Amino acid sequence: MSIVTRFAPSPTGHLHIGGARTAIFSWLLARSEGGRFLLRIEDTDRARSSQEMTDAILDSMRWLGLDWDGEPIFQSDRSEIYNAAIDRMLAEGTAYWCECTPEEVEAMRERARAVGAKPKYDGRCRERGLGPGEGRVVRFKGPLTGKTLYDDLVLGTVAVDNAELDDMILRRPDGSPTYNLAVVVDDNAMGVTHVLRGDDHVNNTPRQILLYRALGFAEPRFGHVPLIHGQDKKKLSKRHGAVSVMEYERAGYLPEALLNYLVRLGWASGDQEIFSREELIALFDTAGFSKSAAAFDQAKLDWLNSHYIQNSAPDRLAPHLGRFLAERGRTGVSLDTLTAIAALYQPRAKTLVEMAEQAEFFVMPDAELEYDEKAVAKFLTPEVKEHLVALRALFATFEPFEARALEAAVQAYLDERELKFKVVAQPIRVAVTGRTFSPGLFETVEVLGRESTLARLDRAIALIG
RNA sequence: GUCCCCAUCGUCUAGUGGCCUAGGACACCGGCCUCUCACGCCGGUAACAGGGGUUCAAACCCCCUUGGGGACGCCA
Repeated sequence: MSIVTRFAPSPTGHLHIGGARTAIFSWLLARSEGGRFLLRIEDTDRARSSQEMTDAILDSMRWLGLDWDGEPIFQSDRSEIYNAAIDRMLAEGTAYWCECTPEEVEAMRERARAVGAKPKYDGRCRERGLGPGEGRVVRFKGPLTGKTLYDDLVLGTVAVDNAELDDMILRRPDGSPTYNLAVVVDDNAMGVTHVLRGDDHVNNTPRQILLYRALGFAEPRFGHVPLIHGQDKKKLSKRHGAVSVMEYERAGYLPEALLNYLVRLGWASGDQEIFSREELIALFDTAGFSKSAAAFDQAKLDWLNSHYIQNSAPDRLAPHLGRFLAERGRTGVSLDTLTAIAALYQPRAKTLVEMAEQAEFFVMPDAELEYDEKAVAKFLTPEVKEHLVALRALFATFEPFEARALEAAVQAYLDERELKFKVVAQPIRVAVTGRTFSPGLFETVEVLGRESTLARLDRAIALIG
C-alpha cells in the first residue's frame, strides 16, 4: 500500500519552525516512499483563522520547496462530514449527549485536582440517555477500563490506561466538531496512512485511536517527533526570537539552509551534516529519528547558511542581494555589479542581510561614504599621502581596470621604491571603503570601478590635508 | 498534582552487547595561510545523569532514583 502523509496547519499564525519541521518530515516520508503528501487547513476556529495566514503558510511551504499533492483541504467546508460521523456514533451508542455546563465540568476538574487525581469530566451524563438540546454537547463514550497502546514510529510502544482518558467532547453546542473528531474523520477520508506530528500530541493519540475504533476506521501509523526547544530547553516560543519561517527568509537565510538545519534537528543519517533535497529524499528513514528534544542553535544554522551561500552560483545570489540592499535604500544596482559583489562576499557572509550590510559601501554614492575615524587616524597618514597621490594617477589611466593587472601595476610601483605592499594596502582600503576590512583589495577596487575609486581616493587624500 | 515521554561533549548527533582508551559537526581555544576581514587547513579542550541488576562482556538490555520536557480545553 502506498504511503499517504499530511501536514495540517491551523491558519492562526505564520508557519512556525516546529511546524515546518514536521511538515518537512511528513513531506520526506511521502517523497522517499513514492507516496503522496497532502495538505489540510485546520480552520475550524473561525475567529482566529484567516485567509492571509493560510496564504502565508502556503508561501512558506513553497519557499522551503515542500510541494504537496492535490489541492489543500479546508476543514471549514466539511461540517456535514463531521456531523455524519457524530450522528452515526450517537446512533451506534459510542457517543452521548451531555448537558453539563463548562462551569460544572471545571468544578469536577477542581475536585479531582484537590484529591491528587487527573482532572477530568466524570461522565455523569453517560447513561442518562439525553437527546439534543440547547447548550448540550456530544461526548465520546469511551472505555472505562483497559489500556490503549500503539507502536509509535519514533517513540516505540506507548501505552495509557483508558481510565486516564475522559469522555471528550465531539460536538459543541453550536454544532461544530472538535479537533480530535475532525482530525480522525479527515485523516480517514484522506486515506492518510502515516501521521507525523509534534510530541505535544502524544496524549491525543490514544483518544484518536479510540475514535478510529469506534468509527470502524483503519488506524494509521503515528510518529511523534520531539519538540524543538530554545536555548533554555523550553518549548520554542516567540520570546526565543525569530520563530517563523518567514522571519528567517527576511533575515537572509537560504531555504536549503533552513531545510537542512531543521531536518537535522531530531533526525540523522550517520555522520552526514550536509544534505541536498535529493539526498534527503533518497536517505530519509524513520529509523533516523531521535527521541529526545533538540535545542535550536542559531550558530549552527548560521554555519549551514554560510555553507550554502558559499556554494551557490553568484548570479543566483545577486537578485537576493539586490533585494536586501534595496531594503537599505540602495536601489538601481545592476545585476552584473550585484553578481560581482555577491561573489566577493560568498566566503564572508553568514546571511544575505549581513552581505548587504557589509557590501553597502560598494553601491553608495562616493560623496556619502563615511570614513571610520580610527581607521583614518591610523592609516591615512601624511607619510602615505605621496603614494596615494601617485597611485591615484596610476588608477586614473591604467588599462585594463582589472584586479590582477592592477595588482601587478601597484606591485611594480612598490618594487621600484623597494616598498612592501603592507605600506599601501590598508591606506588604499580605508580610502576606498572607509574602513579597515573588505574583500581582497584589488577585487574590491575592480568591482568599485575606476570612477568611484578615483573619487574616493580624492576624498581620502583631502582628508590627510 | 496526575498521566505520558525523554536522558552521550555547551549544542546537534553517531553508537542498537565486544570494533569505544566513545566518532562526527557547530561553537570555543591554539597554530598555519595572509594586504585587512573572512574562507581554508592543522591541532586542542569537552560527554555516556546516579545507583542497582542481567551478562564472560554494557553507552547500548531491565529496575529504581534524579533531572528535563509535554499534556491534562466546548484551542488546534
